[in-house]
Amino acid sequence: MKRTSIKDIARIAGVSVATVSYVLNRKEGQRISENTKKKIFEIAETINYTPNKIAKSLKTNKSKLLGLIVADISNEFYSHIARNLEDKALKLGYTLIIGSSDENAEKFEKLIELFSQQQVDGMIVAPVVGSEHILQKLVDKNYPIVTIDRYLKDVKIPSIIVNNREIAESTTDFLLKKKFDKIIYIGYDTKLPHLLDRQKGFETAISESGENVKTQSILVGIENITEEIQSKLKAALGISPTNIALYFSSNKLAVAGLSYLVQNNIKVPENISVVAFDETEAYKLFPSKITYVKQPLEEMADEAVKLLDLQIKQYAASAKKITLSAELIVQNSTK
Amino acid sequence: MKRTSIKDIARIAGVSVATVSYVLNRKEGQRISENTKKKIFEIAETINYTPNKIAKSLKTNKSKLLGLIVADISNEFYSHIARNLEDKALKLGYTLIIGSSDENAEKFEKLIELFSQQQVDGMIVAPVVGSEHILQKLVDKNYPIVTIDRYLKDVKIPSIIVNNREIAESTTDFLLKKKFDKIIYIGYDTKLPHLLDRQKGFETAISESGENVKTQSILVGIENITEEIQSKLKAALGISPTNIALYFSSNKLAVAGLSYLVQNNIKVPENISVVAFDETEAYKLFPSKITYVKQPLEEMADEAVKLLDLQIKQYAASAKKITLSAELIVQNSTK
DNA sequence: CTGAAAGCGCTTACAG
DNA sequence: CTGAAAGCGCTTACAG
Repeated sequence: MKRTSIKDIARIAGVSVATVSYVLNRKEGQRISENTKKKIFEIAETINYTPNKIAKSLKTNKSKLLGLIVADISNEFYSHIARNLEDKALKLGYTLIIGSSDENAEKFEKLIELFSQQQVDGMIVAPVVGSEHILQKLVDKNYPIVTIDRYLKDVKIPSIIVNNREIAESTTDFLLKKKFDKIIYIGYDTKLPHLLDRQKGFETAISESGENVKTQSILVGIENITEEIQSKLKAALGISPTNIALYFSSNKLAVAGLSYLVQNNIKVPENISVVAFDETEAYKLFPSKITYVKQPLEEMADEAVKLLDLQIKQYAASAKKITLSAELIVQNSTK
Repeated sequence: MKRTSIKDIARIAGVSVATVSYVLNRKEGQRISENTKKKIFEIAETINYTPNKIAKSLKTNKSKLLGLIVADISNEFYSHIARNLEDKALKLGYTLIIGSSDENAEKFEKLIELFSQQQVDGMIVAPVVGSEHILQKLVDKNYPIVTIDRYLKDVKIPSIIVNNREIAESTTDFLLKKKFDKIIYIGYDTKLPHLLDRQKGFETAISESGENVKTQSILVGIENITEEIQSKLKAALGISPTNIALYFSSNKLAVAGLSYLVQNNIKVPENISVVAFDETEAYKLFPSKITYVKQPLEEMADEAVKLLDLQIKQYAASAKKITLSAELIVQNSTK
């Protein structure tokens, strides 16, 4: 499987490799006769020439590779992010290499190292708890990097996020108006700032409302979401809940919780009302249409790649935080 | 952001780059004094040396990159495949670069070209209709390649698939035993062999059973699955269907169809029974537990990477087809 | 035990 | 209009 090279073309055409390179890359600086141009293109075609980007990368110091690190590519949220990023990256001539961190700082660091060894031109990452140190090192080296969906408190990295706190607040306000006896927030027991923002938004809205509504927070780890949610919901809801609202702060949590409701025949919105962060295909199989917070994934991907591309071209990190607006899509899972 | 190189280490240590290379790569062939070894490792550490795999690739002709082409990475089935492949590839020292073809032969070809320019050591692909030609070219060049989930009729490529036809047959037999008035197969209007196998399995089981059961096939395009399924199901089922079984031949089809049932309050399994190919998180939100065909994704990924790795190391394609067994998980969506 | 040197496949400033 | 040459950061057979 010997691949053909520029040298082969040069030899056959009887010109230098420099000439071949100029022609194939359509460099305008130097004029080359139409004749040799044509000859070179023809030869390239017939000997089935494929340019070796590795060699080009070595010379130009640009790999046209972008690293993407998400928590788990099999998670619907991230696979959709990845898909949007892929499309956008391709348009700018980049190819994506992808890794999953599993919320594990060591694995995250391994991936960062691997990707930088592969000489990716830049990285788009969803940082995990404990990744501050390694990311700070990249920032110090001026490595083009952008965080997406998440951000870190103490590291200045350009970030693409949504207005988590505000949308959580307004979603909670939306619930407050409906005068539930109790509103339960279901979130993660985590230190990830963007998730804490959602929680703070909830709490702020409650306390600022002056309403005397009962509230509860159910926080779960990332290990056994389904089991943990089911048992905690069971304890919180009892046999026949009424006039209660559930606020799930991610689609994974929502699927676990809604699954509990379905299994226990708790009617939405008759017995209980539900809002959730993020979409999922799964909502389609739920008896009522779920009211949810829609994140602008395509726009996020657009901004992320654009911002990264800018950094790559100018080697100038900006620590700019781009906050996009999520939107509450009101359907009929709330009374 | 000038990165440090082996040359820097050599200069500081006062040795040759050859020595540095030997030490860093732990080559046993030549013995190097413990002293210089230690010195080299220390210097590498302090100047924050990251090996440039691009340079290594150019020299060794191995990129340690694997290309993965799926129909759509945001499709749950493929994102799970990708995740399993990622884990397995990482263990063997490979990194995955991923692309989505959208069932489009041109896009598929573009990705193949892109990936081969990036010098991937091999590719794992879910071939689309019309990709025979381009894949044949790769095979002719002895390019290490493996298809997963799918295969092509006229191209000899090592493939990892499941026993689509057999499992479809036995699933249909399972339905036949239950004496439905009518069994409806919902599949794709496609030329993809692995999907046709599922359909053939269904048809074979029906005709060989000798049962006088009514059957129907609903075949949809990939454009507007949801709308198409909903309207065709409506026509097929009427107002109050009874004693009918639905056989969905993919999870996407199942979600679309089950969504219709939920919306129209058609009870499963009371009014209608359901079996489906593939799993999805979405089943968790359906009122009954769906009986489905489980594909051994992890095993598929394992075999795919193993087979590809073998080809890469031996440059010997085998055209071997590995067929793994899918399994019918019987739950309570059938009467 | 260690180094000089060639070379992987490109790009590009320079010279003519 | 075109070519000779250096060099990107590595690896590795060879020589000593």
